[in-house]
This record gives sequence, C-alpha cells and structure tokens, in this order.
Amino acid sequence: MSRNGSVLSVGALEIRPDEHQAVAAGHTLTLSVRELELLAALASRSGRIVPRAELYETVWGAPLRADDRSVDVYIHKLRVKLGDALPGWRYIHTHFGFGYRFEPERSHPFHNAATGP
Amino acid sequence: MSRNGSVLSVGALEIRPDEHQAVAAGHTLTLSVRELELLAALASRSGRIVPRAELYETVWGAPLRADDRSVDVYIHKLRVKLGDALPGWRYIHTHFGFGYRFEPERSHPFHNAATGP
DNA sequence: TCCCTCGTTCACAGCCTGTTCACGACCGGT
DNA sequence: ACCGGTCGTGAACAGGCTGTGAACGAGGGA
Repeated sequence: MSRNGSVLSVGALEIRPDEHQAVAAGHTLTLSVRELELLAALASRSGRIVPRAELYETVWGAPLRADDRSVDVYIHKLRVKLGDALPGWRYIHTHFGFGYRFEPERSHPFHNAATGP
Repeated sequence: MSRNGSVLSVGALEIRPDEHQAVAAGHTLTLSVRELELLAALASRSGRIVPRAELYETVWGAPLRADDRSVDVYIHKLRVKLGDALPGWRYIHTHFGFGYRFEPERSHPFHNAATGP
C-alpha cells in the first residue's frame, strides 16, 4: 500500500476517501458509503490481519456488539464488487477467528489476468 | 476529458461554454442556459464524483439549500437530451448519497454504438 | 395582449441502503 | 468423524434518496 496525500493505492485499486471514490483498473466502482469506508479501512491496513472489532469501530464508530454480522455482510459485498471489477484477483482474505486481511493475490495460480497488483 | 482553451471535450461531446454551445457527435444540442452550465460543470470534472452542493454552487452561484432538487431536475433534463443525441451511451452516473459523475460509458454491453468515447 | 420558453417547485413512485435474519457451509479441536 | 463455533450468502424490511411528469409564474418576442 502507498499513501499519496489522501489517496490509498493497493494493487490495481486506488481509493480516495475524501472524494468518496474508488477506482479499480481505471474503472470507478459503484460503492455505498459503508462499502467505501470499509474498503478504505481495509486498504489503509493492507497486509495486516485486522480484527472485526477494529474494522467496526473505524467504520461504524462504535464498539462491535457480540452478535453483529455487519462487517461480514459488507465484506461479502466488497468481495462481489471487487471480483467483478478485477477478475482473477482476491483482495480480502479471511483469518478464521480473527478477522480479515487486505492484500492483492491471484485467485488461481493459472489465471491469465493481464495486470499485476 | 481534455481542455483546449475554453473547449471541453468528453467522449463524443464537445462543449464550448464561451459560445454557449454543445455538440454531440457533430450535432448541436439545444440546451437552455442552466442546462449548458450544468453540463459544463460536470464535464470539467469528468471522472470525479461531484457532490450536489459543488454543482449547485458552481452553476447557481449560491449554497445549496437542504431540500432543493434543482440539480436532480436538470440532471434529468440533460440525461434525456444526451440520451437522444448519443443513444447507447450513458454519461451521467448517480452516486447515491453524494452526487453525480460524468463519464462516457456504454448503456448496454451489446449495443452497437459506432463512435467511441 | 397572447403565446411560448425557462426556471422553480411539487408530488408521488421507485430504487438504493443499512440492518437484521435464517440457514447452510466451513473450520479447528477432540 | 463428530461438534460447537465461525463464516458466507441470499432475502426481507423500513426509511431515506432519486427519478420523473406536471403545475406555476416570470419574462421575452410577435
């Protein structure tokens, strides 16, 4: 990940939280407020395993309740949209019992994706 | 988007604010003052997600009131005229909760539009 | 004055979002 | 392989935004 002012750049993704905009391989993603905020929260911690509680507190601004699945639901929404925009790559990895890790990785070793991370 | 003096060029559109004229695929559009100004405001920010307030302040020259729908109404008028002039292309994209983004994009994957953006 | 255009404002329908459920698949430990 | 706890995912809901057609009044030209 790299920072340039308020711009987060991870793999083929460029995220500008201030402008509510995320661009994947030159194509602007259609994200809701929560989706973009969660994406930014993940991207700004790229490569780290981030606990749900940390993600929730960052995006929702409140402590995570014991049975709240909001983070999981939004992770799924992001995976779908990122998958559509950048086929052949996985950005969000699950770490069972802990949380998620954001990092570009090929979905399949033999996938013929053209552009690198 | 490209600038040449006072000319904005986005996709098949060419907008000359100084001459109060907008040309789509060689055909001059019939736009009112507000319509042209809003189109110019959008085109000059092509590819960016622009908040309603910014558009309103640029075109109307005053801060956007909380329940003012003028921008939405004019966006609709522009969409109709652009849709007529350039079928098969979408230029104005809604970003729910924020504003609009101006960028040429095919309406349908299978549309046989001849001219590119 | 009459007609027509334009900008503004309404009203209502329809779409999008955030949240919460429900249920099945998956994981790790025993 | 069995089990309890975690995750993935599709769907239902209520509320807030946006799309859209129409009404209104001001202003300009014939």
